[in-house]
Amino acid sequence: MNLEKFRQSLPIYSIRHRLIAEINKNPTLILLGETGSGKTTQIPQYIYGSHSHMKGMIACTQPRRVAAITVAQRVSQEMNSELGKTTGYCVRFEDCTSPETKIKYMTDGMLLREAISDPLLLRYSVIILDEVHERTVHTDVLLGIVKSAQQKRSTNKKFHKPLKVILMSATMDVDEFSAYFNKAPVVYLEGRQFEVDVFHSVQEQTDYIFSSIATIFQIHKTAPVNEDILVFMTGQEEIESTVKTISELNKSNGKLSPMLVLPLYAALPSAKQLKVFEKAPSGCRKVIISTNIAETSITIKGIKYVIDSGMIKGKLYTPQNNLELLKVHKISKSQAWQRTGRAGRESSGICYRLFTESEFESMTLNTVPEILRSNLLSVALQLTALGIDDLINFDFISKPSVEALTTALNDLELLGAVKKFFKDNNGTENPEPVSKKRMISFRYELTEMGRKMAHFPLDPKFSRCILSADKLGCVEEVLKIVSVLSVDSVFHAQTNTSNKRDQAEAARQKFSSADGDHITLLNVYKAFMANKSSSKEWCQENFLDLKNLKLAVDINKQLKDICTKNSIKLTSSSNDSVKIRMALISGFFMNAAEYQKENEYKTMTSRQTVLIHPSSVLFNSKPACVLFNEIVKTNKTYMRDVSVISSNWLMETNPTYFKSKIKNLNDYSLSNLNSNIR
DNA sequence: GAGCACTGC
Repeated sequence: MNLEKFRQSLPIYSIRHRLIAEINKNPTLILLGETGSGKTTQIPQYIYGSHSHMKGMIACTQPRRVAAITVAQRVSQEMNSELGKTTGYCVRFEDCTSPETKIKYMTDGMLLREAISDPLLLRYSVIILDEVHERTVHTDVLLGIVKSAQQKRSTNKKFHKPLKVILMSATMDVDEFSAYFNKAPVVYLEGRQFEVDVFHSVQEQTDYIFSSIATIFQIHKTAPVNEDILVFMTGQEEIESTVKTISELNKSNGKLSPMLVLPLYAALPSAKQLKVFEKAPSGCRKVIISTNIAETSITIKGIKYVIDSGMIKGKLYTPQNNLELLKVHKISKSQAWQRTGRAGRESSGICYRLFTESEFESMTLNTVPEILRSNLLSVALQLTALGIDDLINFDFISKPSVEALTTALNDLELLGAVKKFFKDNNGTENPEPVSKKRMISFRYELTEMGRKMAHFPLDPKFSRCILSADKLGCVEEVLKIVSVLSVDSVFHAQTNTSNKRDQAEAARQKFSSADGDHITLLNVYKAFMANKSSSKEWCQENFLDLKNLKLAVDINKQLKDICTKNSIKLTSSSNDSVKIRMALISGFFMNAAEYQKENEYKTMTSRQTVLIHPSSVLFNSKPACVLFNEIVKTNKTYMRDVSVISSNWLMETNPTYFKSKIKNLNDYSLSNLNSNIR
């Protein structure tokens, strides 16, 4: 079938005239399209065909890079034009557009970046936000920005062309979006999804791993061997052990046909990930045990059965102690349907839910938007940089708690990115509250420092480190450390055998620095750059992750460009590790901890008891004072990415902050604070 | 002596 015929065969094609009429009639339109409706590829083309006289571009945002790229490729084929001309895409590290580009597919994060220099998004006449139901932080923030840009452009018609907004969603619950956009009308688009029979457990399951295994064998014993199974579980460790158990059970049975059991999760090296796309040998059944990566990011053909544990490992945030943690919890109804749909891509399928029908009914309808489960430091800086000075009252589609927003703004103030102004009932502004009664409101203004920080695609804490490195003369080194910290671990996790673990440990020792993990990561980066010619083999020898190191190099290049554009010189302190750690303190001084006793530390800010993570090079040493990147909470509370510092440095970097902290310290900590590194 | 769902700028 040729491309034009294919386009005409899509269900959406027959209603294209009505769609265009609706789009022309309404400033905002919501399209509810099932999978396979063709909305992502067709809608921008229909608009282009009818609005080609308009000067601005049509943007179509996607939550994921691959989606933006592959859809743009497809559409440029359908339009029979070269990619990057009329149709292009723009993602981090890759801008495949030109002055003639009219349809621009991009990641939502990319449009957010553009908004910082162009809050009214004047380049665009139409903005399509796709997959809004996923409710990523980026999409949620964009909804607010796009709504405000649309209002401003419509009230200021003399100067600006109106902005057309289209939201595309895959879930039935679009009332919230419609209400947010002044009761925008909703158009339903028919999809092309095959039917999936759903079976619930009769009794509540206490052990979903056991139930998954039992269900897999129940299918394996009866169903044709060419029908593949996809199982949804929660994490790497659990998936690896389940893969092993199933393979061994099936082999030891002897009577059953062979099974190819494959793990799938994001941290899996890409070569192993690609195996899930290969066909199993004939007479062998393919079983994939996956995290939620197979819910949206990776689509596998030939899945006939889905087994859904009903569980997910996800991020939770508590503003009380400013901590993000990962926890296994129940999925939402919409996630359950998303997983179910993975069995009906090419033909009808079957989904076994390892929970009862009443358990399903008790699930929340939609997943809690990510913005309500996140630390908002980056979001707060970005929105302040966009000129929003009253974040507490910003029109979010889902409003984060005042506590979460206040925590973010306070931290930004501590980092020197914003300044707080109090307003009294006469309307006079004051940097200090004169009296509590008279101060009726406050607002935050971006500082010069904050303006520079907002240019970096980083956590503001990292951006602050770079700006301090500029003063201290160690920009090169800090950029390298920040780049490595921006990617997943560059050290390969070795869970297989203790022998392998020891080898990996020995390899790591080569880069190890007594100053801590930050300098160790700098050593890894430098060594990788020095050995680039044989990088693949070199990484294998040293148990390092090539993919993540390459990504760190790309990030480093991007950060260097941003530095150059902002007249930050790429200075180097060569081996002066003190300067580097001083720069790190300027962004992470809130993450300092003091040694107490028996390997225990107490954080200076929240007085939490924490330990050095066993993966740290400082695991067996007990420095009096350390700086850490993040806290991870598992059975115990650990600090990850730890460096030795002196408490005097903390006082030097931020005296006002630590003066107030010292008041709260007990005598033991005070004596510790005055001592240096042991 | 332990363990990191997933995106993205």
